[in-house]
Parts: sequence; C-alpha cells; structure tokens
Amino acid sequence: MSLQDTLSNDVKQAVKSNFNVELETVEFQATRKEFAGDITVVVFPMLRFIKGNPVQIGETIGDYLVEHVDSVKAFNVVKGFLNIEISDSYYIDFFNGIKSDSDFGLVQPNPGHKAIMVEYSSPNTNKPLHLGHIRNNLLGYSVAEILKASGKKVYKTQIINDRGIHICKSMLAWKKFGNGETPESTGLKGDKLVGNYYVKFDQEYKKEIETLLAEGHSEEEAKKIAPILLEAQEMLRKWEAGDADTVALWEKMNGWVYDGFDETYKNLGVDFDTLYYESNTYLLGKEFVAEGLKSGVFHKEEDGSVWCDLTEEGLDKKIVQRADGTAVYMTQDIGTAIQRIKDFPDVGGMVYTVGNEQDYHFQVLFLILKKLGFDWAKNLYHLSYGMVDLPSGKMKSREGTVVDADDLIDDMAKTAEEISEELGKLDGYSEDEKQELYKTIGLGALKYYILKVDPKKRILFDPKESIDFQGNTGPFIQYTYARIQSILRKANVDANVTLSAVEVSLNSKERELIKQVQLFPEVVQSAAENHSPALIANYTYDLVKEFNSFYQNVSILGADSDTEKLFRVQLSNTVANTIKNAFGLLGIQVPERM
RNA sequence: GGUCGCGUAGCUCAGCUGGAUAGAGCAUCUGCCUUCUAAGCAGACGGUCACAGGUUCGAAUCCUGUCGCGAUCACCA
Repeated sequence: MSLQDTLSNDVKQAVKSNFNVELETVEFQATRKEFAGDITVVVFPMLRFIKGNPVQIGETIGDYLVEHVDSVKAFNVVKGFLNIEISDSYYIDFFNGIKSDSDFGLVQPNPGHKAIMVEYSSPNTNKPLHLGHIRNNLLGYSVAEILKASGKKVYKTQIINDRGIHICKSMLAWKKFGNGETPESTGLKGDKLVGNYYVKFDQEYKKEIETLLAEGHSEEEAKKIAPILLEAQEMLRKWEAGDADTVALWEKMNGWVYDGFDETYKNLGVDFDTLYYESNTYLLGKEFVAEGLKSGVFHKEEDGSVWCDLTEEGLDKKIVQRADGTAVYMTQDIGTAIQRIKDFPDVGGMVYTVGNEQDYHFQVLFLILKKLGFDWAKNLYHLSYGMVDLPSGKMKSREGTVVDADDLIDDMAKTAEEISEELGKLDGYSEDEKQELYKTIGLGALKYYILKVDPKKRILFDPKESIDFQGNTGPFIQYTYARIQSILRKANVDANVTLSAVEVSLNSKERELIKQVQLFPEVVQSAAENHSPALIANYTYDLVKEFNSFYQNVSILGADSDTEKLFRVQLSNTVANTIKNAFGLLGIQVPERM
C-alpha cells in the first residue's frame, strides 16, 4: 500500500472523528520545494462537506495525524494546503524493503488475467523501413514491455503487407531490369535491393507517361494505360491465380526483404512472438459479412455491395464488401482480428500501433466488431501516433526525402563516436568494446528522443541537430547509470545490510530521492493504462536529475561515518536499479561504463 | 464543408483525475574539474499557456466559440 493510500485513510479518519463527516476521497499532491513537508493534502475540496476556515481544518487534521499516525512527524498549513512531514523511519523501512528487489516496480504476470496482443511495425515488403517505422516499432515494443511490467501476458505481432500491386511493381522491375541481381551478388541488404527496384518501376512508369502525353493522351488516361502498369496489374492477377513462376519470384524477393527487415529489427532491439501475413489473411472476413447480414448489422445494396450503417453512431456508412464479392481493407481487418482470437484464445484485448492517419478506420473497425457482438471488442485500443516531420517537410518516398532506418541508426552511432572521442572518455577500451558502446549510446539517444514525446503529437526530427547527448536525453541517463556503477565498484560495500532510522537521519536530498524512487510502480501502471512510454521516459529523467543533484552536493565517499556511507551507496544502487528497469521498458540499454 | 488531433519560453518538449509563484533541456550569460566519470552540478535570463467567453473558492488543464497547423472523409491498402 502506498504512502498516499494509507495517509488517505488516516485523513478520512481524522475528518470523521473531528467533524463527523465521511469523505469519499482525499486529494494529494507533492509538496512544493519551498515549503517544509513531503506530501500535501489539499483542504479546499473538503469545504463542500465541512463548513469552516480551510486553515483551521488543516490544523485540526494535522494535529490528529501527528498524534495518531506513526509515519507523520510534523505538519504546517499554508492557505488551504496541509503539508505533512513524514518520519525518517517510514522512508528507511520502505527503502529496506525495495533495495535488494531487482524487479522493483514490475508486477509478476497474473495467470488469471487475459492476455493482450500488441501489433506494431506492419511494413510493406516493397521498400526498406524508414524513420516513421522507427517511431512505430519503438512505441509498439515499448508499450508491449510496459504492459508486461504491469502484469499482463503479452503477444507481440505484426501483419506484413506482402501482397498487392505495390509488391508486383518491384517484382516486375526486377524481372525486366534486374539482370538476375541478388543481395549476395550486389552486397546490398535484401530490403534495399527490392526497394531500389520499386523506385526503378516508378521511374519507368513516369517515362512512359511522358511519352504517352507527348502522343496526345490526357494525363489521366496516360496514368491508366502505361504499359508497365498494365504489366504489373497482369502480374497481380497471375499471383492471385497462383501462377507458379510468379509465386516463386514473389517468395524469393519477399525472402530477401525479410532477411533485411530482420537485421533492422535486431539492430533496433525489437522482436515479435507471432507473425501474420496479408497473403494469408486477405481473404478472411467474408464469412462474417454473411453473419453480419443475417444479424442485421450489415445490409446489401441493389448492386450487391455490402455496407455497415454507422450514422446513428455519428459516423458514415462503410463498405465491407464490394459489388463483385471481394473483400476490402475493413473486411480483412475484421477477419484478422477474429482469426487472432481463434489462434490465441487467451487474448482478451488488442493494441494496434498505427499512425493517426488511420484514426477513423480504427474507430469504425472497433465499432463494427462491437456490433458483431464480440465481447473482446471493448478491449481494443488504437495506439495512434503523429507523423515524424523533417525540417524540409514531409517524408516522401518518391522525392527521396525519406530517412532510412538503417542509415539513421548508423549515423547515431557515428555521432556517439565523435562525441566520445572528443571527450576522451573511452581510453583503455578495445575497438570492439568501443563500437558496441557507440551503438548502445546512439540507439539510446534515438529511442529516448522518440519515446519521450507524447505519442499522439507529431515529432519534428532534424537528423543533424535534433538528437542531443546533453540534458533530457538517453545518453545523459545512461551516463548517470554508468557513474553509479563506478561508485559501486569503488565503494565495495555489502548491499544487503539493513539499516534503521536510528542509525541514519535523512537529509532533504536523500528524502527527495527516495520519494522519487517510490513513485516508479505508480508510473508504470499509469503508463500501461495510458499506453504512454513518454511517462516512463520523463519520470526517469526526473529521477536522474534528482540523483545528480544529490550526488554532486553530498559527499558520498568522503569523511562520513561508515553507516551513512553505506546508506548512500545503497541508495545509489537502488536508483541505478530503477533506471535500469525503466529503461528496460523503453528498450534502452544501460552500459556499465561509458 | 463534416469529423478527429494538435497549439505552453527563441528552439525541442513535460505539466496525472482542475490547486500554491506554469517546469525541464537546448541556445545566451555567471560560477564550479589535485577527491568517487564535467555527456555533470549550482545560478541568471527568458511566458498574455493561440484568442474570446463560460463553469468554480481556484482553469494551461473542463465546456462553448473563433483563429492557425495537420490528418481524414474511395467499391485504395
């Protein structure tokens, strides 16, 4: 039970015995630094139930608390704010309780709870991953880890868009212009190679359009009758008909892409428990159209197309099946969702990590699933995130203004290397160790930079300047962790010794630090509820700032008594542990030294 | 035009269910390396929380409207 919960009961008791009023809730906030105290009760909301002067009410409650509650040492009242000072023994007890708990703040999985499936990444297989995918992957992975930490069983998944006209475009371009090139023959990553042919297709397509325009066709017409496009469409038909050659080529090229993706995922540090492929799911969902028709959720138009009328819910009418009987995007997503629950019966909810341009789509999808009567439909969440903008504007693949994921990761490591060399931090390291560390730091900077921002806001990303290594950044926090490790190596004390309040008296900085650490489990729960890694990131930064201030202003290994030294070292160790757990949830590594 | 999201310091961002004088970092300026990692610490400067109303003891936070930016409104995915 947290301090706030117990105090809440105490305050209610105080109010009851003094004013004979039963309070529903008590409002708390952290005490501002300029006042004495650790936690503050806001008296104003009580005025609705208790008549009187807020200062006097505060005084009365404070008197009661000091007298009846062991952990309350003293209090003061400023206006309607009752500032409570907590006794050292409370903090020391709390501290003793968690200091050897390496899983502090993480809830063990509860087998009674339903599992959650988290979908993220979900790329197309015709081009490499870019900066937008990085945000998607980091968010999805991190939210999955945070949900795990809050005690849920989690399945990480993605749906790979491995079919369609865009895939055929790169296949066709490779067939026509590729001269049998392979990743091995060119030394290119598979996804890059395939991506190049997608670009090649577009170039040829544009050339043909120009020719057609010169021949007097309208632009609209030219776009439709360009021979290379017709050829791609023919290829898609062949693929759908199961043509052996086409399918073989499709499998070969997709294989290259998957190898490339795997490398990028590995570099990013994300992974998946199960995969779905659109080529397997694009025909799903049609049987539910039939069912929906029967139950009246859908209706059929004269031309045979099937619709769902959501106008009563304030939305539009949405098509779920074309007049020719084929499925649309929405149909697939309905089918895939249902299929997933069939495949994993323990799943009771799903999180979709998809950009905010699809907000409307998911609103509709969730509503339809509810109408179809699935009880898990109420536990669906669209983890919607804003676009990543560049200073030059939007990323456009056709204009070559895309920031490639692999390039970006490499650049970050390079920046880390330059800064480290300049500061001369890594003397005495082997070249391999250095390279490993540059990667850890570079990725830490990138991940933290992306994750500390509220998911729903758009991010302005300046590849040259935006990622800093000072201030509110991943490397700053990693650095603090490494420094604590250094303290621990040199201090060489037994971390398991239990201290009592009689032996140690806390100064204000130690108090602040313990309070900060104490918040971690609440922050994790809140982040899980809000699907927001940003909460964890900003909390970790606050903790580290607090620690740095403590560390620089209190002499840890100076002329203190052994007990005080022991306490401070243990406290540092606990902070390090918390940083490590928090960063684990963000998928960021903390180096022992840097 | 309808719907949804965003608008906080020069820049990048925090600010939980309304609470005390709105917080960080970067940038600019001042101090601090013979003691544990200066990727650090202490401090200064910097704000009409887009604007206007409303709700209330109390609003950056909730409600309404206006403006600005973005997304979305396909028998595309």
